[in-house]
Amino acid sequence: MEFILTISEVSKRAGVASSALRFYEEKGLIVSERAGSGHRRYHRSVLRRIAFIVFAQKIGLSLEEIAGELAKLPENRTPTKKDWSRLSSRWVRRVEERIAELERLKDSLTGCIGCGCLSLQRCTLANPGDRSGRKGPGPRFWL
Amino acid sequence: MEFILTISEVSKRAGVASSALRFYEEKGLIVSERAGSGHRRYHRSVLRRIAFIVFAQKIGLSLEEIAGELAKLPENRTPTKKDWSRLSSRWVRRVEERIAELERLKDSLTGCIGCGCLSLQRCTLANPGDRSGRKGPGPRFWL
DNA sequence: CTACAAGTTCAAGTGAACTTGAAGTCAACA
DNA sequence: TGTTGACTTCAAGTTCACTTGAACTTGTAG
Repeated sequence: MEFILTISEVSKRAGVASSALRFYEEKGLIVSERAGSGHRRYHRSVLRRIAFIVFAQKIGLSLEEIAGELAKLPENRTPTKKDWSRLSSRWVRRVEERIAELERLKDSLTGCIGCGCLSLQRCTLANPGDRSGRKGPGPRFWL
Repeated sequence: MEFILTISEVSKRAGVASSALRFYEEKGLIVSERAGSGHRRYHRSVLRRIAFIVFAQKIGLSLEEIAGELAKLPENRTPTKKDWSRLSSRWVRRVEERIAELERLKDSLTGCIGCGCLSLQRCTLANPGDRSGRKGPGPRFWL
């Protein structure tokens, strides 16, 4: 395999900052080799990998989850179209679930709130247990 | 108006931690009066307000946006059912947009990636300009 | 009167996903 | 020779939405 792309080339083509690329590498999402100078050199396949990372983020996956998904790809060979399809079909299900949740929220916006019943202890949609019993910081919304 | 609820009562009924309530107040999302002791006392209407905040978060709005929306409610009187409905109908549109975006992402997962064309410079779905030209930290995903 | 729970403020910590800045290396060009 | 420009590492900063902890005061029960 030839590792020929510099970090700035990958950055431009993928539309992702160099700092983000180093960060992804640190997190084990992508790999690089080093030129004699110590500079990073990337294989072309990294572009598709990054495309998938960006995509998965839009869908709402965390980098940790994405790392887990990418780890399922074969290590000893460049992934085929079929490998990528397998991944993407798993993600389609997640998107569908997310859409379904939004539909439910939408319905309760028009129905539940519109009719005036919106009170947290009665409306299961607004408070389905997950919010009350959550720990740690931040919202991590619609898990 | 009678401000009679203590912070722990509101916390229990709304399913939101006391610390979060103080935080919301600091951000101007809710209001309270003080008892002689210096303790917070809330009006009952705060419960509906919090319900809306929780809801809006699930939909994906930031607290800043929510503050902006809530500011549109009348100040000198307790909001009516109609006031809340007006807000919620605006949010329905946002949910619909978000759903539409997810549908697009889903389609490109099955189509674009499945067919093998996923390359960031060609596929407008994966890189519609917003990602390339972004500043500051974090993803703020699916704006 | 003494516990103890529940409230207060204010500063600092958390996690995710990066970015920014400092300080240094290396190759190429005038 | 010097000076850009692209690269390196490492530490620290940023945003959001809170939480946690320290130190202190108040209200209630026995």
